[in-house]
Amino acid sequence: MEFPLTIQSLFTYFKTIHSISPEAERALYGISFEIETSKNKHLHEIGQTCKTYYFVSEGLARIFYLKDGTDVTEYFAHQNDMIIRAESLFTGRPSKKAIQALENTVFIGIPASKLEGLFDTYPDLERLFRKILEASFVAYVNRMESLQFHTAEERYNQLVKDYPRLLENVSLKHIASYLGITQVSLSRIRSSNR
Amino acid sequence: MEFPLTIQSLFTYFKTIHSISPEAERALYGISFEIETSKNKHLHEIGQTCKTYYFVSEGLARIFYLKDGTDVTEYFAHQNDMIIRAESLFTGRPSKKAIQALENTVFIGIPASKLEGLFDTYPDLERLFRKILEASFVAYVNRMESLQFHTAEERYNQLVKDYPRLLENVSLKHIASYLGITQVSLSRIRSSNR
DNA sequence: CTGATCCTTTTACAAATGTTAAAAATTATC
DNA sequence: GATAATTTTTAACATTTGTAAAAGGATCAG
Repeated sequence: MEFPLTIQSLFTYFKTIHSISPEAERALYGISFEIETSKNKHLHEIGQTCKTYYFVSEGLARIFYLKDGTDVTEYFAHQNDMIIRAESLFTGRPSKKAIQALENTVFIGIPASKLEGLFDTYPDLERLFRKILEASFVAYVNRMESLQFHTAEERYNQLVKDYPRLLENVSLKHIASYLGITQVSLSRIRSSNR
Repeated sequence: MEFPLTIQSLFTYFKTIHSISPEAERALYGISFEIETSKNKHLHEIGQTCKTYYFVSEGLARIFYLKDGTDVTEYFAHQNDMIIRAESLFTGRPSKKAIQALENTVFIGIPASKLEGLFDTYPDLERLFRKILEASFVAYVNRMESLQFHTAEERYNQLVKDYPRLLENVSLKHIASYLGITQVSLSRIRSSNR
């Protein structure tokens, strides 16, 4: 079956996690939608309740919120990454966080209620999403370990190594808050690295 | 159906997350086992590959590992909490972490391979475990937020507020490393709190 | 009870990070 | 292209946290 390229490439990625039947794939395609968000625009605003799983098909995005009025980046999503505000999607409460595109970005959205409806018919799909969640869980555990036990400098160097593209597209302000430090501190780390 | 009390109370907790059919419950009971670990003893050692979901039915436990030779606590598990070394269970790689009882503790173990076998017959069960994972995911996201954006003092006060029992049963050394700070630093925070 | 061990606090000093403000560099807008 | 707005760097100083070492407490085995 022929899907649009953006969705096709995400589904190809899904297959590396858990392969699903063609019927399940078609059903998933039936509820998936593409949404393009241009650089710096918000896909979702603070205060909305998150009811959709999003994945980045092309581009780069972040989750951020306002902590005492200052913009704080919680998460960067690269190609194929799931980007959800879990504390809202999984609890039904409004989210304090927003999703913003950092480049022109194509998101694939999958409405949670429709997806859960498909789970009854296609257990394969539920398994796929359980495994996606497992993988995200591992990523969060590792990130927490890094926040807990590595210095800011180590975290910065690791980030640059893992995602060199980030530096070219994201302001240092956002990178600093993602690392849990101030811009000034990040600037010092960068200059001592030279 | 009558299960042993420890398993019964865990299953009662499961029902608050997602209720499953009596058949599924019986099947789950069939693969669950109880294991008691006395204070300070290890349920699992470093280096083993984690193949079992554990839950704390009674007592208190932690996940820890050795970072450059020093004991570092990653996680505390209270009653009904899932305690898994996700980076091993979900990837099949050996874990660098160990599980230790901090009081005499009753764990309920559920072998992952048997559980996944049941998922095919009882989609309900897969849903339950997906939702358990969702809840843990939310907990980790919140904990990360706290590590990223709160001071050590705020984190300590929050921990004491959430789990007053922890102080009575756990050495400050473990609490300090859980908070991502040194014992000395924790001691300072405590004395300034007086 | 006693010595040994481990845990906790304290002290003194070092290193890292935060705060505020200003300057420099970059980017956006008209 | 000029100006305004934003981002990044630098500086000076304050605060927090880390390190190492010592002392005081608590706990445990014999």
